[in-house]
Amino acid sequence: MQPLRSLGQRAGLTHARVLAAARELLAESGFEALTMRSLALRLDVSPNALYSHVESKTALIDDVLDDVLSEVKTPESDVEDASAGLHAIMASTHEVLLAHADLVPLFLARQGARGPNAQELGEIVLTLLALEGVDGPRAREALRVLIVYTIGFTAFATQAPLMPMDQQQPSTGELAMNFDSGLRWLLNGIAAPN
Amino acid sequence: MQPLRSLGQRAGLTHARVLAAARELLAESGFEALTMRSLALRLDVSPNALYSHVESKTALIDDVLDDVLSEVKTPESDVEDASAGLHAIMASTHEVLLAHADLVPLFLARQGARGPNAQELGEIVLTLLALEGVDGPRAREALRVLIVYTIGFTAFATQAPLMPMDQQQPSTGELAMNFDSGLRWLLNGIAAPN
DNA sequence: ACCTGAACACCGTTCAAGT
DNA sequence: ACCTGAACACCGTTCAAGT
Repeated sequence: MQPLRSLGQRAGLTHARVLAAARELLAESGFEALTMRSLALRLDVSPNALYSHVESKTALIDDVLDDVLSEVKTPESDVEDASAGLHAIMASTHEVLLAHADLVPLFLARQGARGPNAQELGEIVLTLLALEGVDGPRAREALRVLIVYTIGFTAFATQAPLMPMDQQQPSTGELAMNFDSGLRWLLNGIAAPN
Repeated sequence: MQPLRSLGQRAGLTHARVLAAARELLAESGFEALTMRSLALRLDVSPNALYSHVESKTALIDDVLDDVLSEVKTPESDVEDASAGLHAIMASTHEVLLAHADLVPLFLARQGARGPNAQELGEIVLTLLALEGVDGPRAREALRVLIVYTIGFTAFATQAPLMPMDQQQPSTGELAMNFDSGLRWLLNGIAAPN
């Protein structure tokens, strides 16, 4: 049921409406169903009308990716335990990505998001690392490893069998524990003196 | 320079020739240039002729992915230091993937390869883990983490800026050291008693 | 069995024209 | 400024026909 439009009224497209429609389409039908044409159909405009509000499909996808990161829960700034804070923020990122599994291949194809939300999350992680005494190039190393691990794990956890020798697919709960194991290994390594 | 064909002679396509041509095209022009039509042009046949030797483009890509894994150097089976062996096999995988950067997005999109070479590599890693006293579900956890980390890191290391706060792109050497750092953290965690 | 020409059912994007 | 119809330059894949 499309919202009705009175005669002569403009479609009233905005960047925000296009973005919202894209996220709905992704959530309902996956990222293969997200075409400029299907998006236009849903918004009741012709395909090329989208280009008044979006530079390209790639730019739209970048906006969608950054948008979803706004859902990540960040720890309070007066956190007492930096290590627990790091665990929490990465675990929340993992949860958000899992909840939007269809987006994960796009994160990978685009090598993560690079919009304002991604930037803010990165800075929070760097702050927590500094509280642990990790800074400079070593902090950037740690951040890179944490991002790679979190996005990568989500990608492999969602969809499809992931290892050839997986006779039976691990359950969602098992995968969540698996994610936590690796994350702890990494955080221990990062916090270790050398 | 296409190999000349005498009049009346058949193209003589085989699965192997299609696969080789696909890898050449990938190496020369990247994976966006790999279309069934460009592949057909290179092989001097019509596009639909490929379907006599390949089930679909996806199946072809799966074959390419597994094929490249044959280049990974595996440690001798009489390895004395299991931990060093694990480091070596993952580092070699990393190198092979880096050398075929164009394939990495495909590995991610397909969640790793699942052909015979991928299977063999997985089993070697499990054997090395067993030598370290890690087996059962914990070994499968470890394997999953190692695969995710290695493919994920390569994906983020190749191409594009990867973090918003990267003022200047890290050099290839820095990224290689970064990969090693994270890998050591993981291997330490995996080997730790608990 | 293997290849061809032609076509089907799509894509993202651009362009000229309307309001 | 924003939208439309039409078109451009592609895709992967299928089908009927030839050898």
